[in-house]
Amino acid sequence: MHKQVVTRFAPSPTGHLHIGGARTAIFNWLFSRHNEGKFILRIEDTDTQRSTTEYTESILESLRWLGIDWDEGPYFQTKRLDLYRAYAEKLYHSGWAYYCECSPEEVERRRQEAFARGLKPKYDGTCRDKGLTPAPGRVLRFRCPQGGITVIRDIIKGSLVFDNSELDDLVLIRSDGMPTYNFSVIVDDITMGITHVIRGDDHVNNTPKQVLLYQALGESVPEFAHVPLILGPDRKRLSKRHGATSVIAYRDMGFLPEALFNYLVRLGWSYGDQEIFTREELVEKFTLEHVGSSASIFDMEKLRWINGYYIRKKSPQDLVDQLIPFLKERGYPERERSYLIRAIQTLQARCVTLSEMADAMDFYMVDEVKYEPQAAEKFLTPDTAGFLKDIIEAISLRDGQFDERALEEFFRRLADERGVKLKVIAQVVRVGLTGRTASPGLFEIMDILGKETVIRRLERALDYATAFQKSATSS
RNA sequence: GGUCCCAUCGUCUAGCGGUCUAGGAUACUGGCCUCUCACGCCAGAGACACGGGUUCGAGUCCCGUUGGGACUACCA
Repeated sequence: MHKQVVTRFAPSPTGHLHIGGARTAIFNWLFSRHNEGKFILRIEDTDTQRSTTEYTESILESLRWLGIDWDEGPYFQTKRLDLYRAYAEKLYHSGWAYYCECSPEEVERRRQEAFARGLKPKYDGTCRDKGLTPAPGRVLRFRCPQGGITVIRDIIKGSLVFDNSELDDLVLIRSDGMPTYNFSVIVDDITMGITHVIRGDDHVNNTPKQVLLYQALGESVPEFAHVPLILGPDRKRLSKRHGATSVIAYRDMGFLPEALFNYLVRLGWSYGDQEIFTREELVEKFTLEHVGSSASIFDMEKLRWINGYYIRKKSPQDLVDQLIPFLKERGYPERERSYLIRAIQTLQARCVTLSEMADAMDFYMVDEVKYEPQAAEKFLTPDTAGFLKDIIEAISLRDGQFDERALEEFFRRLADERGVKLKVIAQVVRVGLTGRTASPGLFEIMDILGKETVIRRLERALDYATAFQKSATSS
């Protein structure tokens, strides 16, 4: 019989949700879901200087966007201060902690000095045996065992051995009464019944201190799983200077949540050769055993591929709601939903992000298409003016269906009659209709745009080509 | 500096002593498809960091070297 699995994600609201944080959130969520356990959200806001409610909101929003839900919380550490004090008291009375009156500046000075002499820059124990009592301005320090070793069992890394002499008499309660990270985490993890601590690699060195704290408190130690960090292309810890690092930023760039989710899971975790997973599959298949032990580099190109995959895969009906904000952002006039859906269909295989799709969609949205200079120069010229004229005429005179199939037939016959390849006509018309040399299929575009719009645009293109002719001859 | 971690194609990874002349994905190159661009399909190029062991046999186990990274706060 097993204890119910309880995991947690505990960000501090000092910034937007980071890609790396998102991945550890995902791993925790997946692990608890896989084991039918509980997933708790906790906000570590004891750094009152840097924590803001805006960031808290942003983090929650990012989590929701990714489809990560939590069973409890969000808990806020600043609302649990009594709890930390109670545990601190316990440690103080049992002799595991002592008060220290050294000023931060003094401690820092001695630290620098020790470092300069090539020694371990840890607290030198000045107040360790002074028997100081609580008083304003004093911090509470942990009386760290000076000898022996601490072994931590890590699901990903195996056994890690630390020499206690390497450890510090860390501060538990700051002079302002706030608990420090290493202390608040363990009392939270104890009181919330966390069974598995899944977190970033950057916490391994904190772990022995925390284990010692668990032991001093007489509490049992949870399982640990330290997941390797995500690095930038320069192999340094991913940070702002590598570009966008927040999940909000990726959302705003037009990435789909399922794509980012899929990509992040696969970064550092694998299941044979499989690349694409549904959320359900992930819940079913995710285990910590398949998490790799080396750091991985964030690869935008692969994220883009996965995003493109999901864009192609999704129904245009689903896509349209997500796309609309991007269309608004561009100031396009409003269009019927059904019109947008048809337009999206033609662009799904051609766009990687929603943002790119919104850009590529301009000719569906705005009647006065902008001609790409290169395109206009090559295809809207005196040579093609006559051509355009014929086409406009032919289309105008034409009765009957104005749909993709009929149009293709019509254009093929037209090309045949003129004794040219279809592509010769197609490119001219394409530029006239879209302003570009690359676009969705010509006939599906015409079908969607409709006869009147097509004629209007081609006439404008003809004008342009004619004007081109004039300016070419007059100069 | 100290402590800890890591090391398979550029990148993400499969590999858990023999089935590896190392597989997949992405990116790249070429071809096919084709009204353009994509998508799709086919093909190509591309890796076990190095040195010692252990073993009948090592990408896989051990040690060392080198190279990377994290941590070293009254931040989390």
